[in-house]
Order: sequence, then C-alpha cells, then structure tokens
Amino acid sequence: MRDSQAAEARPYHHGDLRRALIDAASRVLEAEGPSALSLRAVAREAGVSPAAPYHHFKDKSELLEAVAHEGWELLDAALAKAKAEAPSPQEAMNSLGVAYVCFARENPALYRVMYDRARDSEDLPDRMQDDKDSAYCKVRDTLVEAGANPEETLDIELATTAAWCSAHGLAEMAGFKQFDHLKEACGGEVPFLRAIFQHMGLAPRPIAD
Amino acid sequence: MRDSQAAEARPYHHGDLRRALIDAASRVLEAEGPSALSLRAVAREAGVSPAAPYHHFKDKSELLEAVAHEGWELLDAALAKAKAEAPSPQEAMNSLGVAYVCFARENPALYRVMYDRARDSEDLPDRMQDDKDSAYCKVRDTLVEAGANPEETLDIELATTAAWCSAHGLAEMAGFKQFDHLKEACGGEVPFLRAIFQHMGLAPRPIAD
DNA sequence: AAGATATCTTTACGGCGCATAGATTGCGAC
DNA sequence: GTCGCAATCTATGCGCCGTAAAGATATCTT
Repeated sequence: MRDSQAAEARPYHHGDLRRALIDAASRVLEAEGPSALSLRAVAREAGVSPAAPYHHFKDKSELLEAVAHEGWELLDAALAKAKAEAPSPQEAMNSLGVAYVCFARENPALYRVMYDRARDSEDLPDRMQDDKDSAYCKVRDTLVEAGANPEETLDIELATTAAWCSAHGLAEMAGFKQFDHLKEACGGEVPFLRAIFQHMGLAPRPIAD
Repeated sequence: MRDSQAAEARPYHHGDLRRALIDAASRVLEAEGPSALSLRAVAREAGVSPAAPYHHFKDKSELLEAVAHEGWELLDAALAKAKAEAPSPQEAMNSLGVAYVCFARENPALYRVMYDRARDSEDLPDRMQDDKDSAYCKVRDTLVEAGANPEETLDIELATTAAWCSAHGLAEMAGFKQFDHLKEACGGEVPFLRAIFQHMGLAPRPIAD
C-alpha cells in the first residue's frame, strides 16, 4: 500500500532525490549563475553526498537536460499565456515575440542552459516540432490565424522558423549595454522590443506570391 | 635598436608567447571544441608550463577575450568581402546576412566564444559601435545606401540592430537537425538562409513613411 | 525472515584554475 | 663588461571539479 502523500515513483531514502536535485539545480542557477552550476554544488544544495546524483542521472549533462526540459515547459506556458491574452492574431504574433524575449530576459541563466544543451546535441527538444501544444506549433498556428496561406506549407515553416530565429537573436542580444540608449529612446524595454520586431517583420505579412 | 623581424613588444624567452598562446588556443578550439579549451591544454599545445600563460593574461577569460577579439576581426573581414562583392546595395544586405551566418557555421566554436565572452560582460566589443569599419557600421551604411532615410537616425539604428539580431539568431539555430528538411526543400543551406532572411525582412524596406 | 536490489556515502583519481616561490634569461646603468 | 633588476618561465601546491569503485544502509520481494 502506498503512502498517499508522495504521488508516485517515490524513491527510498530521500523521498524524491531526482526532483530535489532538479529544484536544487534551478536554485543554484538562479542564485549563482550558470558558471557555478556544478554537480557538487547541486548535491550540496540538496544536502546529499557528491556522488548521490549519479543514481538518478548518468552524468552532469543529463541533469542539465532535465533542468532545460523544465525550462522549455515554462517557456511554453509563458507563450500560451501571451497568445491567450492577445486580442487578435495579428497582435498575437507581437505578443508572442515579446513574451519570448521577456522569458529569456527574466531567466537568463535558465535560457542559456536550454540553448547550450540544444546546441551541444544540435537538436532542439522534440516538443518543439512534435507536441501539438509546443511553442513552435503555437507560433505556426498563429501565423495561419493571422492570414498566412496554410496551403503553402513550406513558406509557413520558413516563416515560423524565421520568427523563432529572430526572437532568439533578440533575446540573446537584448541584454547588451550597447542598446541601452535605444531602449531609452523607445521609452522602455518592451517598446524597444516591439520596434525591433516591427523591423524584423515578425508581424505577419502576406506569404505567397 | 630593434630587430626588424619582430615588429614590436617581442618578449624575451619564447619569442612571442602571447601570440603563440592565442594561436594555440585557436588550434585547440578548432580541433577539440570549446569545452576542451582549458588554460592547461593551451599551454600544453604551446609547449610551455601550465602557469606560463599567467605572465601574458590575467586569467583564462582574458585569453578567451583575445581569441574572441581575433574572431571579431575575422568576421569584419568576411563581411567586408561580402559587401565588396555585392552588385548592389539591395543585394549587399542579403550577402552580408549570408556571409555572417556562414562565418558562424564555419567557425562554430570561435563564434560561441565570441558571444559567450560578450554576454558574460553584457558588452559587445567596442569596435561594433565605434570603429568606422566595424561590422555594425557596415550594415548600417548598407541600409542607407539601399535607400533608408539617413535622417531617421533612430529608425536606422533600430533597423541595423534588428538585422544583426536576426542574423545572430539564424546563425545559432541553423545548425539544428530540425531544419535539415527545410534546407533540403530549399535546395541547400544558402538558399535556405536566403529564404529565411526574406521572411525576416532583412532586405531593406522603406523605413520612414 | 532473508536475500535481492536500489539508494546513498566514502574514498580516490586525474584534470582544472590559479596563487606562490624559485630558477632563468635578457636589458639598462654604471 | 658586469652587475643589478625586472621580465619571463618552471615547480609546487591548494581547493574545486566530474566521475569511478566499493562499502554501508534502507527498502522491496518472496
């Protein structure tokens, strides 16, 4: 008979060390930055021995992958919220872009782990393409709702990719000091982002012919 | 009186260890990737003791900065070549974008070091804004030559920034396996890049109305 | 109750960044 | 010239890292 407190798959000694390690890693990441994210620091934060994590993750990179996975879920949620609150599909594209960059700016260390992991394996998480509710599909669907011709599947995919790359590039660059004067001139960070997105053509434009 | 062979600032024992270390670092970077780029490995590659680099660089990050600096110079050169060979300013914008991404794709480890260093200090190299021949100015000038109104300085700067961010985002994403089928459908990597840039609006559009 | 198994700790190894101290080398002052 | 000095390089050592191996301990199975 199972204790009803721990939902399922609860390990033996600790309770749920795997979960605790991922949380500890997130805590270290937020507090000390990505460079301080060592396996030993995570184990320390979780209150276990340095070798304990190896019973739940093959190596350090597998732990980081789990952290990144949670990051992609958070990003999905942030984009879903932005899309739900947008008054029109046209506005939605802009809102998605701003929400994307804001997520990256609010969780810089996590965002970095997410893409570092992905680049190392040259592989974005499957959820980006496969999951019906994935962020990628959300952008693609929004493009169609905003007027893109759904028959032109290649163009739709290219436009979605273009939007994603643009947002990613902006997310990585928006923190540089060099752009402070532009943000000021635009009247704040979000207006700056919107202005850049306008120049990027993130807002939907006619796709075919 | 100075020996005319070594131009200037030539050190004593080694000849020019500083130069040799940067070259060794580039070699390690290209051969083993960024994760293998340790100070000790660089010293090993250069044939000196592990502590020798500290007489030429304050710490590891200062060596990486020197490597990154050379990277930015290479990038500048690649963009200058692309701009020089472009038949028209309109074409030049596209050529600059393609050349930028190709540079990143051909020197992935170096490109990563360049931006990792910049993000850590939240500071792009000065040359991007100050130098007259910098890559940033090259893009901005090309935009003006292509028809943007030079009076609208804010818009010009925003458009230049947008183009740069777009290219950077694409450069970082172009390596993901997920886009292989798109490259194939476009008929190769460069046509794929051009198609994405088209959707991004990298090609100049009227700025002011 | 007992053996099997999963979890966690201890210990150890090599590599890392870097600080310190000592050896070596080239240079300027005399 | 040679001698002191400063710049350069080496040797050694510290604490951290990732991770492998072996032993201890708690839980599961039977």
